[in-house]
Amino acid sequence: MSSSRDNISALALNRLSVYLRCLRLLEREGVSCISSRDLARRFRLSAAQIRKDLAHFGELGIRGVGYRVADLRQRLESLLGLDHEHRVVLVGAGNLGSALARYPGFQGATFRIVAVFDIDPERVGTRHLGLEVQHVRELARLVPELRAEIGILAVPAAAAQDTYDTLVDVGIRAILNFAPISLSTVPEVPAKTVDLLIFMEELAYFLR
Amino acid sequence: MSSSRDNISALALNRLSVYLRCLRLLEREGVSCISSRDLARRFRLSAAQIRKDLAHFGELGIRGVGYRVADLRQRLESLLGLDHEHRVVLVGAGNLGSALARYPGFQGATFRIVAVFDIDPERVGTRHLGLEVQHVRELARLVPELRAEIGILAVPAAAAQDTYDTLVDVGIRAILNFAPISLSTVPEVPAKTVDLLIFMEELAYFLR
DNA sequence: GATTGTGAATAGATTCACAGCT
DNA sequence: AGCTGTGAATCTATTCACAATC
Repeated sequence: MSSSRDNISALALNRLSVYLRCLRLLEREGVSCISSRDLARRFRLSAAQIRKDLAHFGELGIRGVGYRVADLRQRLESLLGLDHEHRVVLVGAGNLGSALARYPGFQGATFRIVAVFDIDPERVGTRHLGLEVQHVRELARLVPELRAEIGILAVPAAAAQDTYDTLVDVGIRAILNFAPISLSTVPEVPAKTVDLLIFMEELAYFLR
Repeated sequence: MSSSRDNISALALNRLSVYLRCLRLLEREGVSCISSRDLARRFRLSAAQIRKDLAHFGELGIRGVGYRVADLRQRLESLLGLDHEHRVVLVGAGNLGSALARYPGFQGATFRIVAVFDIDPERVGTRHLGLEVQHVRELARLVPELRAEIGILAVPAAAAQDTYDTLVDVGIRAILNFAPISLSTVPEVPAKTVDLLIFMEELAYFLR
């Protein structure tokens, strides 16, 4: 038993996201209660790990019975901060940026892209899903106005650090970075770097 | 000291990719030799970890001196299987798929998208970077013909498992999956699932 | 003298196994 | 009886610290 303020590893946190997906699926299927054993079997997870991960946030299950699917789903959403909308700004309206704008995950209720920015005058003013691309100089005005919390960096590697710094200055509180560069960050504004080529290179290793 | 056949963790493997990038950058800057300490300082890495990771593949450095940048870069490329072209097929020509086709990392010499497939007749025949979208039923003919080794899944979650199974049947040897689902895989064809929403959810946790 | 490569020490994550509830 | 929650045991990863080498 421990409070939700505890340090939790990124690994465990990501598993909670996975559990949440499983629960949503079960809920749609009409399953109202499930044991860690059945959950593990169904989704190829580890029963002991499910229990440990969940127990970290208190007693979320019922001994002798299992976990109430709807309750646990709701509880996880709340613990993960997914029970309300997060407003996202996307910086970089190139190929990757414009694909991310259309990514189905950003059409849901949880993450909503509220503005798209680019530095290239050719792109400023074009539209992506009803959003007109703004010049990055508008960040300082629009981020507070739109109450955006999360930034997505889809800019070239050379521009990523400067853009991170700008986003910190204008009040963004967390950043997802697609540029293949390790950012120098301040602790109050964590950045998660996702480098697609590294995933490809991991696969290539298994082909030798 | 150990052979390149050893088990290496995905974590360590991903770090080798990072080191490789650092080395390429240093090489462009004209640095010919660097110590683990300087490499760590420059790119915010751990010197001991760099040494341990590299030592796993033999004695790649020179005691008292450091690592020869060009040599090590070349050695890592070879160890990771990045010293020759890998032919990639992309399945799913929707938003994410078409963005991936244009991703700068796939314009380089290492990974080359040689065909794009979709099941939707409306998309078949359209063009993405000089490649005409093929119907998925052509996979069985084209994968061997094009000698493709790697598949990228950019299909809806509901179609991902079937598509994985098809790719295995037609001879693909490793798969990068963007569908938010954990695939049931055979050991000969590893799949790496990349779920962008999980990254967003990780960030959301830090905003509570 | 400097730096690698590496065994030993530490830290972190996962699994086991069972006490404690329902 | 059945299943969770959890301390102990195991496994994995990282860091330390120094002998070996250049």
